[in-house]
Amino acid sequence: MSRMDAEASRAFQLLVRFFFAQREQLPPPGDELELSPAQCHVLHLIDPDRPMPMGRLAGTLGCDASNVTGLVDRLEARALVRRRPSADDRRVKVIQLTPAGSRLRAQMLRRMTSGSCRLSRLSARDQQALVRILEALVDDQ
Amino acid sequence: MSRMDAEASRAFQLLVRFFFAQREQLPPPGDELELSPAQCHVLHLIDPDRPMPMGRLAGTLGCDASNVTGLVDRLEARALVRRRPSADDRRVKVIQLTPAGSRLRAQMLRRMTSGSCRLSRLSARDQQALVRILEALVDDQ
DNA sequence: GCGCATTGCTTTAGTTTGTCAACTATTGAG
DNA sequence: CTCAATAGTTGACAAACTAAAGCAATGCGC
Repeated sequence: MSRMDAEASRAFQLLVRFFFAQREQLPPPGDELELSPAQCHVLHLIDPDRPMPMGRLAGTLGCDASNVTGLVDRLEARALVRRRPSADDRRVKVIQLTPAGSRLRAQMLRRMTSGSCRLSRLSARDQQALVRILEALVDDQ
Repeated sequence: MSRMDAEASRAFQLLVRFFFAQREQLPPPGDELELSPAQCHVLHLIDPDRPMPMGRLAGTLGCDASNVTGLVDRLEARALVRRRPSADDRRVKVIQLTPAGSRLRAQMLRRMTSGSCRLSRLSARDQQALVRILEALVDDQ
């Protein structure tokens, strides 16, 4: 394993560990939000003023389209989200946050990234560095 | 939302997106490894020469102990892992990689962090910075 | 226009992941 | 010894996921 790969490997292990550690405190289980991790992520991905077709949702989540059907079903049953036909292509269904969904999303983001959150304990400099590096990682498609 | 929280929020969103993007190329599905994401993570957490009690596994994964029972069941059925009684405490079962498990783990790590991997496209400086910051995030626990 | 492969989503069927509650065995404190 | 706490398992169930088949809409070649 080359020098660089060792670093990448270490970074990867840390990312996974962090992700799980974060999840531990993610949806305070049996919480007022009542969102499963997967539902959190879906809500998280849909910008309130930029609805998203289901296909792109599946792509971003890296899972099967039929899975997204189920996820959206459950969110729609709770009126957090709405399926709307696309104007351009009648096969496409665009997922849009309802006002309630938008409100819950904001509440969730607030809860996960403020106060006691691990991320907020980093120095401002480190937070900026982390954002910059992650942007480079995610940016190119 | 304060200045620092905005940065933390952005970092959090990026981490989630990265995690999913990574997962997309994680267990090339229907692959020779035939490991689910969860199984990858378990394998990933057990150092070949440092077996781990199931309880600590559950803690690190941030999930219920009974869930770990199932995960280990499936891994043990494929002879990747073994339950061994602890010498100190007869209630405890220590999970140990078999040679096959150890081999598969190495193969998985190699595949996930080399070559086309997003992480290896970062500059060496950025990789080191990322590792340092993530260590700070994960460390205290 | 007509065929025909492709695309976007759903349905069905099946496995895995995850939770909770109840249970067993072991430990440790008093 | 008694009794509460701990480690793991079991059973029942919801949620998350996949693969395969299906349907409707698209759009390409002719």
